[in-house]
Amino acid sequence: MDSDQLSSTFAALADPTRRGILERLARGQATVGEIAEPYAMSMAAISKHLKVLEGANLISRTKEAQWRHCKLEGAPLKDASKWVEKYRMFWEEQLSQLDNYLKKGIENGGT
Amino acid sequence: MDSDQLSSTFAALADPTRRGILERLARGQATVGEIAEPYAMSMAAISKHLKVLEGANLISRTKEAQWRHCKLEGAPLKDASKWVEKYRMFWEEQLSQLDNYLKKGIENGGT
DNA sequence: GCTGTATTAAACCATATGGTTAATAACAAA
DNA sequence: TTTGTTATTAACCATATGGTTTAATACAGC
Repeated sequence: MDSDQLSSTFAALADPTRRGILERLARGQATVGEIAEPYAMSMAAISKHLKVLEGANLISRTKEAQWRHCKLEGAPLKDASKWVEKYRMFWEEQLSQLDNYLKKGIENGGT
Repeated sequence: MDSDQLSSTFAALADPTRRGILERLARGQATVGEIAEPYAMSMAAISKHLKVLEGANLISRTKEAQWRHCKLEGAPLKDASKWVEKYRMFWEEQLSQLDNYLKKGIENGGT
């Protein structure tokens, strides 16, 4: 159960450590050591998190000597955003009759 | 590992069955039986998915006789959307020098 | 070729997840 | 009060997840 890109994107985002890593990478590339620095957990654990992020295509890694430079790849977030935005009206305000009518527009998109 | 609202929101969204349930509920309230109908899995399995969605505050349930009416609650999606939107520039286009400068604005938000 | 540094892989553990079937609960209707 | 319907709970199973510690790998520098 997961397999599809959207599922693995959301699964990757469901962990605060991984979201923290993405926020770090939003400020620029970093090595695994730099990424691990703020966390009270082993490098191995961070390495696993990076594997999950890479598996979800949220980061890419390039080798340089013994360092791996990690880079944020935003592409999968585009579909995640699109999925969530379909529900905007459900948090924007109390749903009026009109809203309920417009809501019908959601009957398209895949799972 | 999870505990916080954002994590449980993303975790709930990481399953295609649960996303499908939310899409069904976007078209209006439904009973558990109605929700289960399109799926080739037991009611018990659907019931568990609903529990996860309810735990993430993405749905609410009201009793009426032997039926439970499920209703979409969009609120948690607001924060999910806000989180993802911080990364918009990372999927919108090739990052220019200016983008890289503006990116600094991301240094705020929590994990 | 050693030594130190950076990172990943392997083996292990506890708990969570996603499903099953069978039992239980709550209620309507007869 | 029995019967049928709707939904949840319990017990179980296989696999995934998130962490650990201990190798193993890859490379720079001496």
